[in-house]
Amino acid sequence: MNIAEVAKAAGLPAKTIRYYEDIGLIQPKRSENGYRAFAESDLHKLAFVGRARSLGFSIVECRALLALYEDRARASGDVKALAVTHLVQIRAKIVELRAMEATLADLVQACNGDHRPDCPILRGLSQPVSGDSQ
Amino acid sequence: MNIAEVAKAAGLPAKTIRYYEDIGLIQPKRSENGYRAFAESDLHKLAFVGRARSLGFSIVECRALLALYEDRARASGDVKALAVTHLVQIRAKIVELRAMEATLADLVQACNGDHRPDCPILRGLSQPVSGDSQ
DNA sequence: CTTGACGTTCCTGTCACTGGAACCCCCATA
DNA sequence: TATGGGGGTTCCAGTGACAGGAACGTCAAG
Repeated sequence: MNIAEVAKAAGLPAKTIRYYEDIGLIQPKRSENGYRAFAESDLHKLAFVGRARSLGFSIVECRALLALYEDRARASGDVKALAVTHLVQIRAKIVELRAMEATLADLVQACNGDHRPDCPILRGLSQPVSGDSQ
Repeated sequence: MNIAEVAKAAGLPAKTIRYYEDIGLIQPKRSENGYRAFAESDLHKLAFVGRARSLGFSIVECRALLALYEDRARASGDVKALAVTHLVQIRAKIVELRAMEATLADLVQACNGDHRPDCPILRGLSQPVSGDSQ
């Protein structure tokens, strides 16, 4: 398989696949003409990584997941530990974003949004955050 | 004021403040010895930007907010439009993260996390996502 | 033989900083 | 007067995960 076919099958841009080879996530063979010649196993790995990325795993984590995936003697506990760590990070990010959302929604709601200069949003940004005393 | 004092007051690292000068967010004067000499107005701007950044606004957005902040003839509608756009992005990000969280939580829950190699998490990552048919 | 779609490498840019090296300035103390 | 330490300065490189684009090679069809 050439790169375009694999890209379509794995749902990844060709650029990304070349990048993944660059950093050693996959090692496709080469045809005589110099083109990358992907095996089924390469495609599977790419799709695997694509799905892991879409769940927010970093490249480093994907590398570890891939190693576990290929290791038939792995312990599922190791996989779970990785996933739980990531899940905790996702949840922390959600909490952070929800705090931002709440504050910003308050400010937006207080602002008339008309042609006049008076603006609670700018006032809010120009004053110390409430609860900043600690 | 020297940079350390401003950094403390604004709650930003000195490195960040130098960077903000680099990209033109602030233009502090210089003392004869070459040190940055911050005015109160510089401090206010830095604190303003710091708070906007903590609400997730990008530097580009902060620059626009700062311009509106300094423009006494601004329309609050312009500020609100910026804030609403950003709020929409935050909410979209939250939705995305919640989807990740749900999928990942399912996988984690299905995994025993023991010493054996059988692992629903890896199985989930190695199979097409359900609902991928469209 | 040409054309156009594919493939290749390599370099640069993104975003918002952070770390570090190499150097300068100021004040206090021995 | 030397020196030591804690400021300050500039500039360069690295981060993460690619994306854009230039310049060039390859292949199949007409």
